[in-house]
Amino acid sequence: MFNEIKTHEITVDIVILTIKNNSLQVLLIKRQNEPFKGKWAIPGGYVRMSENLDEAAMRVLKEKTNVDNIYLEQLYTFGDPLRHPISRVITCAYFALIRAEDIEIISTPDIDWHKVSNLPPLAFDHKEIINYSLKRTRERLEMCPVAYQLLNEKFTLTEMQKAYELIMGKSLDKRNFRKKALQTEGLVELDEFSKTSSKRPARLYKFETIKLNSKRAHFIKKEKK
Amino acid sequence: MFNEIKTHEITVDIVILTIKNNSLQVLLIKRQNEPFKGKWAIPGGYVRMSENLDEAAMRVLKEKTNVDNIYLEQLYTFGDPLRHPISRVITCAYFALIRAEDIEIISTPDIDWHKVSNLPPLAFDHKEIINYSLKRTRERLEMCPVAYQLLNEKFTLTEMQKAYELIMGKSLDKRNFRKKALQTEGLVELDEFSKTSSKRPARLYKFETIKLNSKRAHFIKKEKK
DNA sequence: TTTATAATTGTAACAGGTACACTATGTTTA
DNA sequence: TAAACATAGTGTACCTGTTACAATTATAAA
Repeated sequence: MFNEIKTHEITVDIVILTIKNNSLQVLLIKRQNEPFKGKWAIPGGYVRMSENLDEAAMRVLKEKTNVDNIYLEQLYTFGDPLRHPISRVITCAYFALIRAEDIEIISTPDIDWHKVSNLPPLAFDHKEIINYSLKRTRERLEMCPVAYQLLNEKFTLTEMQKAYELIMGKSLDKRNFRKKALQTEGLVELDEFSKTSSKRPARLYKFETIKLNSKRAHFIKKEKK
Repeated sequence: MFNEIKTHEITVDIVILTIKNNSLQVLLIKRQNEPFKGKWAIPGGYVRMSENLDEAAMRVLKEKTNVDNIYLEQLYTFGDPLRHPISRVITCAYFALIRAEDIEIISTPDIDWHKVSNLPPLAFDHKEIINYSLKRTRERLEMCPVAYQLLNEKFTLTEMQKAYELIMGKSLDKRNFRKKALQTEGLVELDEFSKTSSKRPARLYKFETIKLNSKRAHFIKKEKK
Protein backbone atom coordinates (compact mmCIF):
# COMPACT_ATOMS: atom_id res chain seq x y z
CA MET A 1 0.00 0.00 0.00
CA PHE A 2 1.01 3.58 -0.64
CA ASN A 3 3.34 4.65 2.10
CA GLU A 4 2.87 8.20 3.25
CA ILE A 5 4.28 10.18 6.15
CA LYS A 6 2.28 9.25 9.19
CA THR A 7 3.09 11.77 11.87
CA HIS A 8 1.27 15.01 12.38
CA GLU A 9 1.54 18.07 14.50
CA ILE A 10 -1.19 18.04 17.09
CA THR A 11 -2.38 21.01 19.05
CA VAL A 12 -5.09 21.71 21.57
CA ASP A 13 -7.15 24.89 21.31
CA ILE A 14 -9.37 26.10 24.09
CA VAL A 15 -12.58 28.11 23.89
CA ILE A 16 -13.22 29.91 27.18
CA LEU A 17 -16.65 31.49 27.40
CA THR A 18 -17.93 33.83 30.05
CA ILE A 19 -20.57 36.47 30.65
CA LYS A 20 -19.23 39.97 31.09
CA ASN A 21 -20.88 43.34 30.67
CA ASN A 22 -24.14 41.73 29.80
CA SER A 23 -22.76 39.81 26.86
CA LEU A 24 -21.31 36.43 26.06
CA GLN A 25 -17.56 36.77 25.63
CA VAL A 26 -14.67 34.57 24.61
CA LEU A 27 -11.06 34.76 25.77
CA LEU A 28 -8.65 35.50 22.94
CA ILE A 29 -4.93 36.05 22.75
CA LYS A 30 -3.01 38.02 20.16
CA ARG A 31 -0.64 35.78 18.27
CA GLN A 32 3.05 36.58 18.80
CA ASN A 33 4.34 34.39 15.97
CA GLU A 34 3.63 33.54 12.36
CA PRO A 35 1.38 32.44 10.91
CA PHE A 36 -1.34 34.97 11.67
CA LYS A 37 1.05 37.06 13.78
CA GLY A 38 -0.91 39.89 15.38
CA LYS A 39 -4.27 38.25 14.76
CA TRP A 40 -6.52 37.16 17.61
CA ALA A 41 -6.84 33.46 18.33
CA ILE A 42 -8.18 31.18 21.00
CA PRO A 43 -5.40 29.93 23.30
CA GLY A 44 -3.67 26.86 21.94
CA GLY A 45 -0.42 24.96 21.81
CA TYR A 46 1.29 21.73 20.95
CA VAL A 47 0.57 18.46 22.66
CA ARG A 48 3.62 16.89 24.29
CA MET A 49 4.55 13.25 24.02
CA SER A 50 4.11 12.56 27.69
CA GLU A 51 0.71 14.08 28.34
CA ASN A 52 -2.82 13.15 27.37
CA LEU A 53 -5.11 15.59 25.60
CA ASP A 54 -6.91 16.83 28.70
CA GLU A 55 -3.59 17.49 30.40
CA ALA A 56 -2.26 19.26 27.33
CA ALA A 57 -5.32 21.50 27.20
CA MET A 58 -4.99 22.45 30.84
CA ARG A 59 -1.26 23.06 30.61
CA VAL A 60 -1.55 25.18 27.48
CA LEU A 61 -4.35 27.24 28.97
CA LYS A 62 -2.32 27.84 32.12
CA GLU A 63 0.79 28.82 30.14
CA LYS A 64 -1.00 31.20 27.81
CA THR A 65 -3.54 32.82 30.06
CA ASN A 66 -2.66 31.79 33.61
CA VAL A 67 -6.14 30.28 33.91
CA ASP A 68 -6.06 27.20 36.06
CA ASN A 69 -8.32 24.68 37.73
CA ILE A 70 -11.32 24.80 35.48
CA TYR A 71 -13.32 22.01 33.96
CA LEU A 72 -12.45 21.63 30.28
CA GLU A 73 -14.53 19.44 28.04
CA GLN A 74 -13.35 18.04 24.74
CA LEU A 75 -15.33 19.61 21.94
CA TYR A 76 -14.31 18.27 18.55
CA THR A 77 -11.17 17.53 16.59
CA PHE A 78 -10.54 19.65 13.52
CA GLY A 79 -8.24 18.13 10.94
CA ASP A 80 -8.69 19.82 7.60
CA PRO A 81 -5.36 19.65 5.76
CA LEU A 82 -5.68 23.32 4.86
CA ARG A 83 -6.71 24.70 8.22
CA HIS A 84 -3.09 25.68 8.89
CA PRO A 85 -1.52 27.69 6.05
CA ILE A 86 1.99 26.29 6.39
CA SER A 87 2.02 22.79 7.80
CA ARG A 88 -0.52 20.12 8.56
CA VAL A 89 -1.76 20.62 12.09
CA ILE A 90 -4.65 18.72 13.61
CA THR A 91 -6.22 20.37 16.60
CA CYS A 92 -8.31 18.93 19.38
CA ALA A 93 -10.60 21.67 20.61
CA TYR A 94 -11.73 22.03 24.22
CA PHE A 95 -14.18 24.40 25.79
CA ALA A 96 -15.19 25.71 29.18
CA LEU A 97 -17.67 28.10 30.74
CA ILE A 98 -16.22 30.15 33.56
CA ARG A 99 -16.91 33.12 35.79
CA ALA A 100 -15.17 36.20 34.48
CA GLU A 101 -14.35 37.28 38.05
CA ASP A 102 -12.21 34.19 38.50
CA ILE A 103 -9.65 35.33 35.95
CA GLU A 104 -10.31 39.04 35.61
CA ILE A 105 -6.80 39.88 36.77
CA ILE A 106 -5.02 38.54 33.75
CA SER A 107 -6.47 40.82 31.09
CA THR A 108 -3.67 42.52 29.13
CA PRO A 109 -3.47 44.13 25.69
CA ASP A 110 -2.57 40.71 24.31
CA ILE A 111 -5.06 38.64 26.30
CA ASP A 112 -8.61 39.87 26.42
CA TRP A 113 -12.28 39.08 26.27
CA HIS A 114 -14.23 39.66 23.07
CA LYS A 115 -17.95 39.59 22.50
CA VAL A 116 -18.88 36.51 20.52
CA SER A 117 -21.42 38.63 18.70
CA ASN A 118 -18.67 40.90 17.42
CA LEU A 119 -15.48 38.97 16.94
CA PRO A 120 -12.36 40.41 15.32
CA PRO A 121 -10.83 38.49 12.40
CA LEU A 122 -9.49 35.26 13.85
CA ALA A 123 -6.53 33.06 13.03
CA PHE A 124 -6.96 29.62 11.46
CA ASP A 125 -10.45 28.10 11.71
CA HIS A 126 -10.97 29.52 15.17
CA LYS A 127 -14.21 31.22 14.21
CA GLU A 128 -15.65 27.84 13.30
CA ILE A 129 -14.39 26.35 16.55
CA ILE A 130 -16.02 29.11 18.59
CA ASN A 131 -19.30 28.69 16.72
CA TYR A 132 -19.25 25.00 17.39
CA SER A 133 -18.65 25.62 21.09
CA LEU A 134 -21.70 27.89 21.21
CA LYS A 135 -23.82 25.21 19.68
CA ARG A 136 -22.60 22.69 22.22
CA THR A 137 -23.20 25.13 25.06
CA ARG A 138 -26.82 25.60 24.03
CA GLU A 139 -27.34 21.88 23.88
CA ARG A 140 -25.91 21.57 27.38
CA LEU A 141 -28.10 24.34 28.69
CA GLU A 142 -31.21 22.57 27.52
CA MET A 143 -30.22 19.55 29.54
CA CYS A 144 -28.84 20.93 32.77
CA PRO A 145 -28.14 24.18 34.60
CA VAL A 146 -24.60 24.77 33.40
CA ALA A 147 -25.17 28.40 34.29
CA TYR A 148 -23.47 27.91 37.64
CA GLN A 149 -20.23 27.79 35.72
CA LEU A 150 -20.83 31.29 34.44
CA LEU A 151 -22.37 33.14 37.36
CA ASN A 152 -20.63 34.72 40.31
CA GLU A 153 -20.70 32.75 43.50
CA LYS A 154 -23.74 34.67 44.68
CA PHE A 155 -26.21 35.74 42.07
CA THR A 156 -29.78 36.90 41.61
CA LEU A 157 -32.34 34.97 39.62
CA THR A 158 -32.48 37.84 37.19
CA GLU A 159 -28.74 37.44 36.55
CA MET A 160 -29.24 33.74 36.03
CA GLN A 161 -32.06 34.39 33.60
CA LYS A 162 -29.92 36.89 31.69
CA ALA A 163 -27.20 34.26 31.36
CA TYR A 164 -29.65 31.81 29.86
CA GLU A 165 -31.06 34.44 27.54
CA LEU A 166 -27.61 35.43 26.31
CA ILE A 167 -26.65 31.87 25.53
CA MET A 168 -29.94 30.83 24.02
CA GLY A 169 -30.29 34.06 22.13
CA LYS A 170 -33.94 34.57 23.07
CA SER A 171 -35.88 36.07 25.92
CA LEU A 172 -37.66 33.95 28.50
CA ASP A 173 -40.76 34.46 30.59
CA LYS A 174 -39.77 35.68 34.03
CA ARG A 175 -42.28 33.70 36.05
CA ASN A 176 -41.74 30.45 34.21
CA PHE A 177 -37.99 30.82 34.38
CA ARG A 178 -38.03 31.42 38.14
CA LYS A 179 -40.39 28.55 38.73
CA LYS A 180 -38.05 26.18 36.95
CA ALA A 181 -34.86 27.72 38.29
CA LEU A 182 -36.07 27.27 41.85
CA GLN A 183 -36.46 23.54 41.21
CA THR A 184 -32.80 23.26 40.24
CA GLU A 185 -31.02 20.76 42.41
CA GLY A 186 -28.33 22.41 44.48
CA LEU A 187 -29.69 25.95 44.29
CA VAL A 188 -29.55 27.58 47.72
CA GLU A 189 -31.55 30.62 48.77
CA LEU A 190 -29.44 33.02 50.82
CA ASP A 191 -30.49 35.59 53.40
CA GLU A 192 -28.63 38.26 51.50
CA PHE A 193 -29.74 40.75 48.95
CA SER A 194 -28.09 42.47 46.03
CA LYS A 195 -27.31 46.12 46.73
CA THR A 196 -26.24 47.14 43.26
CA SER A 197 -29.63 48.11 42.00
CA SER A 198 -31.00 51.41 43.14
CA LYS A 199 -34.46 49.85 43.25
CA ARG A 200 -35.85 46.90 45.12
CA PRO A 201 -32.94 44.64 46.13
CA ALA A 202 -33.00 41.12 44.73
CA ARG A 203 -32.44 38.03 46.78
CA LEU A 204 -29.11 36.27 46.26
CA TYR A 205 -28.71 32.57 45.59
CA LYS A 206 -25.75 30.26 45.29
CA PHE A 207 -25.12 26.70 44.22
CA GLU A 208 -24.07 24.30 46.90
CA THR A 209 -20.82 22.40 46.46
CA ILE A 210 -20.61 21.59 42.81
CA LYS A 211 -20.14 17.94 42.01
CA LEU A 212 -18.03 17.24 38.99
CA ASN A 213 -17.18 13.64 39.69
CA SER A 214 -17.49 12.41 36.17
CA LYS A 215 -16.08 14.01 33.08
CA ARG A 216 -19.41 13.69 31.38
CA ALA A 217 -21.46 14.68 34.38
CA HIS A 218 -23.39 16.99 32.12
CA PHE A 219 -25.03 14.07 30.51
CA ILE A 220 -26.30 12.33 33.58
CA LYS A 221 -30.05 12.52 33.62
CA LYS A 222 -32.38 11.79 36.46
CA GLU A 223 -33.33 8.15 36.63
CA LYS A 224 -36.86 7.52 35.47
CA LYS A 225 -38.49 5.22 37.99
CA MET B 1 10.35 26.75 26.93
CA PHE B 2 11.12 23.06 27.13
CA ASN B 3 11.35 21.74 23.62
CA GLU B 4 9.80 18.35 23.11
CA ILE B 5 9.03 16.35 19.99
CA LYS B 6 5.84 17.71 18.56
CA THR B 7 4.63 15.24 15.98
CA HIS B 8 2.42 12.29 16.72
CA GLU B 9 1.02 9.31 14.96
CA ILE B 10 -2.67 9.86 14.36
CA THR B 11 -5.16 7.16 13.54
CA VAL B 12 -8.87 6.96 13.03
CA ASP B 13 -10.85 4.08 14.55
CA ILE B 14 -14.40 3.33 13.56
CA VAL B 15 -17.18 1.77 15.61
CA ILE B 16 -19.81 0.22 13.35
CA LEU B 17 -22.94 -0.86 15.17
CA THR B 18 -25.81 -2.87 13.83
CA ILE B 19 -28.64 -5.08 14.94
CA LYS B 20 -28.30 -8.71 13.95
CA ASN B 21 -29.87 -11.84 15.38
CA ASN B 22 -31.80 -9.84 17.87
CA SER B 23 -28.74 -8.28 19.44
CA LEU B 24 -26.64 -5.18 19.12
CA GLN B 25 -23.40 -6.03 17.37
CA VAL B 26 -20.18 -4.29 16.49
CA LEU B 27 -17.93 -4.92 13.49
CA LEU B 28 -14.46 -6.13 14.51
CA ILE B 29 -11.41 -7.19 12.58
CA LYS B 30 -8.67 -9.51 13.71
CA ARG B 31 -5.34 -7.71 13.83
CA GLN B 32 -2.77 -9.00 11.34
CA ASN B 33 0.18 -7.14 12.87
CA GLU B 34 1.76 -6.39 16.19
CA PRO B 35 0.92 -5.02 18.62
CA PHE B 36 -2.07 -7.14 19.65
CA LYS B 37 -1.62 -9.45 16.64
CA GLY B 38 -4.51 -11.90 16.55
CA LYS B 39 -6.67 -9.82 18.89
CA TRP B 40 -9.95 -8.31 17.76
CA ALA B 41 -10.10 -4.57 17.19
CA ILE B 42 -12.38 -2.01 15.64
CA PRO B 43 -11.26 -1.05 12.12
CA GLY B 44 -8.65 1.68 12.14
CA GLY B 45 -5.67 3.10 10.34
CA TYR B 46 -3.35 6.03 9.95
CA VAL B 47 -4.44 9.43 8.80
CA ARG B 48 -2.67 10.63 5.66
CA MET B 49 -1.24 14.09 5.21
CA SER B 50 -3.57 14.99 2.40
CA GLU B 51 -6.93 13.99 3.87
CA ASN B 52 -9.13 15.37 6.61
CA LEU B 53 -10.33 13.20 9.46
CA ASP B 54 -13.73 12.36 7.97
CA GLU B 55 -12.06 11.31 4.73
CA ALA B 56 -9.50 9.24 6.58
CA ALA B 57 -12.22 7.44 8.51
CA MET B 58 -14.15 6.62 5.36
CA ARG B 59 -11.07 5.49 3.47
CA VAL B 60 -9.85 3.30 6.32
CA LEU B 61 -13.25 1.71 6.74
CA LYS B 62 -13.45 0.98 3.03
CA GLU B 63 -9.95 -0.51 2.96
CA LYS B 64 -10.39 -2.72 5.97
CA THR B 65 -13.97 -3.88 5.64
CA ASN B 66 -15.11 -2.82 2.18
CA VAL B 67 -17.91 -0.83 3.80
CA ASP B 68 -18.62 2.32 1.87
CA ASN B 69 -21.05 5.19 1.67
CA ILE B 70 -22.24 5.38 5.22
CA TYR B 71 -22.62 8.36 7.49
CA LEU B 72 -19.78 8.45 10.01
CA GLU B 73 -19.90 10.81 12.94
CA GLN B 74 -16.88 11.88 14.92
CA LEU B 75 -17.13 10.47 18.43
CA TYR B 76 -14.19 11.50 20.57
CA THR B 77 -10.42 11.71 20.39
CA PHE B 78 -8.48 9.41 22.65
CA GLY B 79 -4.94 10.49 23.43
CA ASP B 80 -3.66 8.72 26.49
CA PRO B 81 0.12 8.34 26.11
CA LEU B 82 -0.14 4.71 27.21
CA ARG B 83 -3.08 3.65 25.07
CA HIS B 84 -0.64 2.20 22.53
CA PRO B 85 1.96 -0.13 24.07
CA ILE B 86 4.81 0.78 21.75
CA SER B 87 4.54 4.29 20.41
CA ARG B 88 2.40 7.32 21.11
CA VAL B 89 -0.66 7.17 18.92
CA ILE B 90 -3.59 9.53 19.22
CA THR B 91 -6.81 8.23 17.71
CA CYS B 92 -9.87 10.07 16.53
CA ALA B 93 -12.81 7.71 16.92
CA TYR B 94 -15.82 7.69 14.62
CA PHE B 95 -19.04 5.74 14.80
CA ALA B 96 -21.96 4.74 12.64
CA LEU B 97 -25.18 2.79 12.86
CA ILE B 98 -25.90 0.68 9.82
CA ARG B 99 -28.15 -2.04 8.48
CA ALA B 100 -26.41 -5.39 8.70
CA GLU B 101 -27.92 -6.40 5.37
CA ASP B 102 -26.02 -3.63 3.63
CA ILE B 103 -22.66 -5.22 4.34
CA GLU B 104 -23.50 -8.80 5.12
CA ILE B 105 -21.36 -10.06 2.26
CA ILE B 106 -18.04 -9.12 3.70
CA SER B 107 -18.05 -11.33 6.79
CA THR B 108 -14.91 -13.47 6.89
CA PRO B 109 -13.02 -15.26 9.66
CA ASP B 110 -11.03 -12.07 10.16
CA ILE B 111 -13.89 -9.58 9.84
CA ASP B 112 -17.00 -10.31 11.79
CA TRP B 113 -19.80 -9.01 13.97
CA HIS B 114 -19.65 -9.47 17.72
CA LYS B 115 -22.34 -8.90 20.30
CA VAL B 116 -21.55 -5.83 22.32
CA SER B 117 -22.89 -7.65 25.34
CA ASN B 118 -20.25 -10.33 24.94
CA LEU B 119 -17.11 -8.89 23.45
CA PRO B 120 -13.86 -10.81 23.07
CA PRO B 121 -10.70 -9.26 24.55
CA LEU B 122 -9.98 -6.18 22.46
CA ALA B 123 -6.80 -4.44 21.37
CA PHE B 124 -5.80 -1.04 22.74
CA ASP B 125 -8.55 0.94 24.46
CA HIS B 126 -11.12 -0.24 21.95
CA LYS B 127 -13.45 -1.51 24.66
CA GLU B 128 -13.63 1.99 26.07
CA ILE B 129 -14.24 3.44 22.62
CA ILE B 130 -17.11 1.03 21.99
CA ASN B 131 -18.66 1.80 25.37
CA TYR B 132 -18.48 5.48 24.62
CA SER B 133 -20.17 4.95 21.26
CA LEU B 134 -23.03 3.13 22.97
CA LYS B 135 -23.50 6.02 25.34
CA ARG B 136 -23.61 8.44 22.44
CA THR B 137 -26.04 6.24 20.54
CA ARG B 138 -28.45 6.22 23.47
CA GLU B 139 -28.28 9.97 23.74
CA ARG B 140 -29.08 10.23 20.05
CA LEU B 141 -31.97 7.84 20.33
CA GLU B 142 -33.58 9.98 23.01
CA MET B 143 -33.51 12.91 20.65
CA CYS B 144 -34.42 11.51 17.27
CA PRO B 145 -35.34 8.31 15.48
CA VAL B 146 -31.87 7.17 14.48
CA ALA B 147 -33.34 3.71 14.20
CA TYR B 148 -33.80 4.13 10.46
CA GLN B 149 -30.06 3.69 10.20
CA LEU B 150 -30.33 0.26 11.73
CA LEU B 151 -33.49 -1.22 10.28
CA ASN B 152 -33.99 -2.89 6.94
CA GLU B 153 -35.59 -0.79 4.28
CA LYS B 154 -38.98 -2.23 5.13
CA PHE B 155 -39.66 -3.06 8.73
CA THR B 156 -42.45 -3.74 11.20
CA LEU B 157 -43.11 -1.57 14.21
CA THR B 158 -42.24 -4.52 16.40
CA GLU B 159 -38.79 -4.67 14.77
CA MET B 160 -38.38 -0.96 15.33
CA GLN B 161 -39.35 -1.32 18.96
CA LYS B 162 -36.87 -4.17 19.41
CA ALA B 163 -34.11 -1.96 18.01
CA TYR B 164 -34.90 0.73 20.55
CA GLU B 165 -35.09 -1.78 23.35
CA LEU B 166 -31.73 -3.28 22.44
CA ILE B 167 -30.01 0.08 22.38
CA MET B 168 -31.67 1.48 25.46
CA GLY B 169 -31.31 -1.76 27.35
CA LYS B 170 -34.86 -1.71 28.68
CA SER B 171 -38.27 -2.79 27.51
CA LEU B 172 -40.86 -0.34 26.32
CA ASP B 173 -44.64 -0.29 26.40
CA LYS B 174 -45.99 -1.48 23.07
CA ARG B 175 -48.89 0.94 22.80
CA ASN B 176 -46.92 3.98 23.85
CA PHE B 177 -44.07 3.09 21.56
CA ARG B 178 -46.32 2.67 18.55
CA LYS B 179 -48.18 5.88 19.31
CA LYS B 180 -44.94 7.81 19.31
CA ALA B 181 -43.35 5.90 16.44
CA LEU B 182 -46.31 6.69 14.19
CA GLN B 183 -45.73 10.38 14.79
CA THR B 184 -42.17 10.11 13.47
CA GLU B 185 -41.62 12.44 10.58
CA GLY B 186 -40.87 10.53 7.40
CA LEU B 187 -42.35 7.22 8.47
CA VAL B 188 -44.42 5.74 5.67
CA GLU B 189 -47.08 3.04 6.08
CA LEU B 190 -46.89 0.45 3.31
CA ASP B 191 -49.57 -1.83 1.89
CA GLU B 192 -47.34 -4.80 2.49
CA PHE B 193 -47.16 -7.25 5.32
CA SER B 194 -44.38 -9.28 6.86
CA LYS B 195 -44.62 -12.97 6.02
CA THR B 196 -41.91 -14.23 8.33
CA SER B 197 -44.11 -14.83 11.32
CA SER B 198 -46.26 -17.92 11.28
CA LYS B 199 -48.97 -15.95 13.05
CA ARG B 200 -50.74 -12.74 12.18
CA PRO B 201 -48.66 -10.82 9.60
CA ALA B 202 -47.43 -7.36 10.64
CA ARG B 203 -47.73 -4.27 8.52
CA LEU B 204 -44.49 -3.01 6.98
CA TYR B 205 -43.24 0.56 7.15
CA LYS B 206 -40.35 2.43 5.60
CA PHE B 207 -38.71 5.82 5.95
CA GLU B 208 -39.06 8.19 3.05
CA THR B 209 -35.93 9.61 1.48
CA ILE B 210 -33.54 10.19 4.32
CA LYS B 211 -32.22 13.71 4.60
CA LEU B 212 -28.69 13.97 5.84
CA ASN B 213 -27.90 17.47 4.68
CA SER B 214 -25.94 18.55 7.68
CA LYS B 215 -23.29 16.57 9.46
CA ARG B 216 -24.93 17.28 12.77
CA ALA B 217 -28.45 16.76 11.55
CA HIS B 218 -29.03 14.63 14.60
CA PHE B 219 -29.04 17.66 16.75
CA ILE B 220 -31.54 19.73 14.87
CA LYS B 221 -34.65 20.08 16.93
CA LYS B 222 -38.02 21.34 15.89
CA GLU B 223 -38.31 25.08 16.15
CA LYS B 224 -40.39 26.18 19.10
CA LYS B 225 -42.70 28.91 17.84
C1' DT C 1 -44.67 61.52 50.72
C1' DT C 2 -44.67 60.52 46.08
C1' DT C 3 -42.60 58.37 42.21
C1' DA C 4 -39.93 55.28 39.62
C1' DT C 5 -38.02 50.86 38.84
C1' DA C 6 -37.04 46.25 39.34
C1' DA C 7 -38.43 42.00 42.23
C1' DT C 8 -41.64 38.84 43.26
C1' DT C 9 -45.69 35.82 42.93
C1' DG C 10 -50.07 32.10 40.91
C1' DT C 11 -53.27 30.00 37.94
C1' DA C 12 -55.63 28.07 34.05
C1' DA C 13 -55.08 25.83 29.65
C1' DC C 14 -52.47 22.80 27.02
C1' DA C 15 -49.16 19.18 25.55
C1' DG C 16 -46.77 15.22 26.22
C1' DG C 17 -45.76 11.00 28.77
C1' DT C 18 -47.14 6.93 31.37
C1' DA C 19 -49.75 3.03 32.89
C1' DC C 20 -52.63 -0.37 31.66
C1' DA C 21 -55.82 -4.99 28.96
C1' DC C 22 -58.49 -6.42 25.50
C1' DT C 23 -59.67 -7.46 20.47
C1' DA C 24 -58.20 -8.87 15.67
C1' DT C 25 -56.09 -11.79 12.37
C1' DG C 26 -53.80 -15.27 10.19
C1' DT C 27 -51.55 -20.02 10.95
C1' DT C 28 -51.30 -24.42 12.79
C1' DT C 29 -53.20 -28.44 14.47
C1' DA C 30 -56.57 -31.60 16.19
C1' DT D 1 -63.35 -27.20 9.53
C1' DA D 2 -63.18 -25.70 13.97
C1' DA D 3 -60.58 -24.72 17.90
C1' DA D 4 -56.22 -23.27 19.76
C1' DC D 5 -52.35 -20.40 19.36
C1' DA D 6 -49.33 -16.49 18.80
C1' DT D 7 -48.39 -12.14 17.45
C1' DA D 8 -50.46 -7.63 15.68
C1' DG D 9 -53.00 -4.02 16.76
C1' DT D 10 -55.74 -0.47 19.45
C1' DG D 11 -57.80 3.77 23.42
C1' DT D 12 -58.32 6.08 27.67
C1' DA D 13 -57.57 8.15 32.12
C1' DC D 14 -54.14 10.14 34.88
C1' DC D 15 -50.18 12.62 35.84
C1' DT D 16 -46.51 15.87 34.89
C1' DG D 17 -44.41 19.54 32.89
C1' DT D 18 -44.80 23.73 29.84
C1' DT D 19 -46.83 27.86 28.40
C1' DA D 20 -49.26 32.15 28.51
C1' DC D 21 -50.35 35.86 31.07
C1' DA D 22 -50.66 40.73 35.06
C1' DA D 23 -50.93 42.55 39.57
C1' DT D 24 -48.48 43.54 43.92
C1' DT D 25 -44.22 44.52 46.74
C1' DA D 26 -40.07 46.68 48.19
C1' DT D 27 -36.55 49.90 48.05
C1' DA D 28 -34.11 54.30 46.47
C1' DA D 29 -34.48 58.69 44.51
C1' DA D 30 -36.85 62.86 43.92
